Amino acid sequence: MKRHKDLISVLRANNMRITPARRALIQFILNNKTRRIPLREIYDHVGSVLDSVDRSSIYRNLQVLKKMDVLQELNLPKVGKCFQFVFDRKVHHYFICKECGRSSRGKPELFQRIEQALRDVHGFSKANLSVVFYGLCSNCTKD
Amino acid sequence: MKRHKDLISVLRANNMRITPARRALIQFILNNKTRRIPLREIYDHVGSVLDSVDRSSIYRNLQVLKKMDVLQELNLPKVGKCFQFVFDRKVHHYFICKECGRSSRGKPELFQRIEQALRDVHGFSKANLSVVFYGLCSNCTKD
DNA sequence: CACTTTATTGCAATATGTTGCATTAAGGGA
DNA sequence: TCCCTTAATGCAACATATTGCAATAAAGTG
Repeated sequence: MKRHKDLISVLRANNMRITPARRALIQFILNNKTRRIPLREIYDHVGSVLDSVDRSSIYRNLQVLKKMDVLQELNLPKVGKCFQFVFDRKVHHYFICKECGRSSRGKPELFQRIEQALRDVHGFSKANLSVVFYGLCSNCTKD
Repeated sequence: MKRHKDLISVLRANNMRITPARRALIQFILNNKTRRIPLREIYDHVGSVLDSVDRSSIYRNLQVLKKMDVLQELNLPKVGKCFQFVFDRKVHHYFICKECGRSSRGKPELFQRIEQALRDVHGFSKANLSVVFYGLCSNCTKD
């Protein structure tokens, strides 16, 4: 799922309605697919496109999209709460530096190894899993 | 580090002072070592032991202990924000169910495998790393 | 198009979390 | 024990997030 249209029909399928506020939100998220978008930006933007969507509606819609696994929520130490579009509703996994808050994606190979370990050790095979590593990045590691 | 005394001396070593509020907080956390304590409980308790410690002080102290890797912060879906005492300031890793919010610890073996994969794939060897898995527990997996 | 159902919104009240600043008191030194 | 430095507190203002409820409007039906 990469396109607006697709996302809309998923919403429809789940008996959800396409309101202007929701459309604007989806638009903005898809325009920023590749970024972790700070929450602040989201409601600044959505609140300004239409002449003011209430804060509560924005929050509610973010929760909805999160529950649908369209968005992943990340709490980056310095930046604060962010949302990341999840391509094809597949897994994302991140390294987040506790110190500076920078985040980076793990290599696919890492995730394969982790999945394997999860299967072996815990018999856990559910797809749609997100993994977040909190540690120190190489910059912030002071010995 | 398992005892009050030890924790106190770590604070001292970091040029931090032992105030009544801080003492009460540490006491409470150590009395609940084995649990993930909901934030709510923490400030209800600490706020009542002494006749009222300000909200802001409690938050600030929690942040301090988190930065020292004495506490790990977890955001459990239903329960909300929790804090977990980190034995010996070593890693904790969790499975958190997106649906029901229940969480459980991973087996040590899993973590060893993950550490190994991190070394192999990313050359990432920093200790004191926490790993959080978000997925669906077996109860909430509906096919 | 008019009508009905009910998901979604806006609003207001409330809960939760953060920050700046003047004041207090912990803890080390004389 | 008194004094000094400055970490930590309380307070107030503010920012961020959640919730209940009445009003609105999306979308299916005749």
